[in-house]
Amino acid sequence: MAIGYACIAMGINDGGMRGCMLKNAASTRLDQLIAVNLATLNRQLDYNIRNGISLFRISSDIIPFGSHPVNRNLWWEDHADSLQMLGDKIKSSGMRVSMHPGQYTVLNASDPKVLKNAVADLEYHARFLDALGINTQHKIILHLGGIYGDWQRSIARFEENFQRLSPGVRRRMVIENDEKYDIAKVMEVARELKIPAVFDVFHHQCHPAPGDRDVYYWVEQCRNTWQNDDGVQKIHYSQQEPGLRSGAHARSIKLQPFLDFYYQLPENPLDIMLEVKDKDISALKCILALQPDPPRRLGEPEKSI
DNA sequence: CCGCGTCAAGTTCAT
DNA sequence: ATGAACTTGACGCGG
Repeated sequence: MAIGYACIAMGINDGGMRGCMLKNAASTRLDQLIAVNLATLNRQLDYNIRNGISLFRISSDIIPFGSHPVNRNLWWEDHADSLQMLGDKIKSSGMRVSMHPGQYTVLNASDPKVLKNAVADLEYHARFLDALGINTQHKIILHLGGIYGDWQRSIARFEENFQRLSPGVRRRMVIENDEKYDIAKVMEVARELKIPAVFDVFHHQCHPAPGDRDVYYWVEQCRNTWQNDDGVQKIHYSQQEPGLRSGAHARSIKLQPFLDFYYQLPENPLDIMLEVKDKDISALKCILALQPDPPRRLGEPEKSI
């Protein structure tokens, strides 16, 4: 069982990725940014290891314009040594990482240009994880995409487009429920494509599937989509931020509701990715709260938290 | 150095 | 058809 966070380490200085504007994305500039970002990833991994965090999402921004034609750098060759070192660190520490393309990566697009971009972006993500030399338990998580006025046809298009992806991408692909496609629909696609489904508890609470099944039912259902090569089942967890629109991720995890949820989960192993603003702070809060004997002393932070 | 306008990408909804 | 929201910070230009 692991609890983790996404992309930015609040507990260290310069804990996130750097980028630049398109007009400044010359080859040398990109190469410098990539070097800086790989060094940042290294510091993030060290920080996670020091603090007992073994689940982490790597930012898609780690390679600026990673799937854009402006970036013609052979970064996976230019930085092969660094990438291998980072992958070795992930493996030797037992950390599990993932990547999560954003709202602009739409695999069920009807516009061929948009689809082409989505495929290129997924190939970029797979190339990065491959360059680390880590196995297919380290996943790429994606939403199903748009509705386009007809969700059934749009799901069919997702399935068709998925089959055209390279085997390397397909082996890492995981799909997740969101405000457009509920967990029941995502589960159907997952079974059809024989890929895992990440159950996003918070999205489900905002946009439940028809019927009155509780979240534990859906955790169990999704569990069956995770095969040996996929690793331990993973779910996403968040809470509503008070005062903001429904669906707005919490600034920080409230411990008691999290514990109430956690202790009603089945006994099976489960990885829980937290999606909150304060990132590793909440991850540490939850991790420490679940330890039977809270430590007297933590790993040395770069910055007090 | 500071402040503020702008930033690759796509879908959806309002006007 | 055009534009804003989504979500949020960071980039980088101009003063």
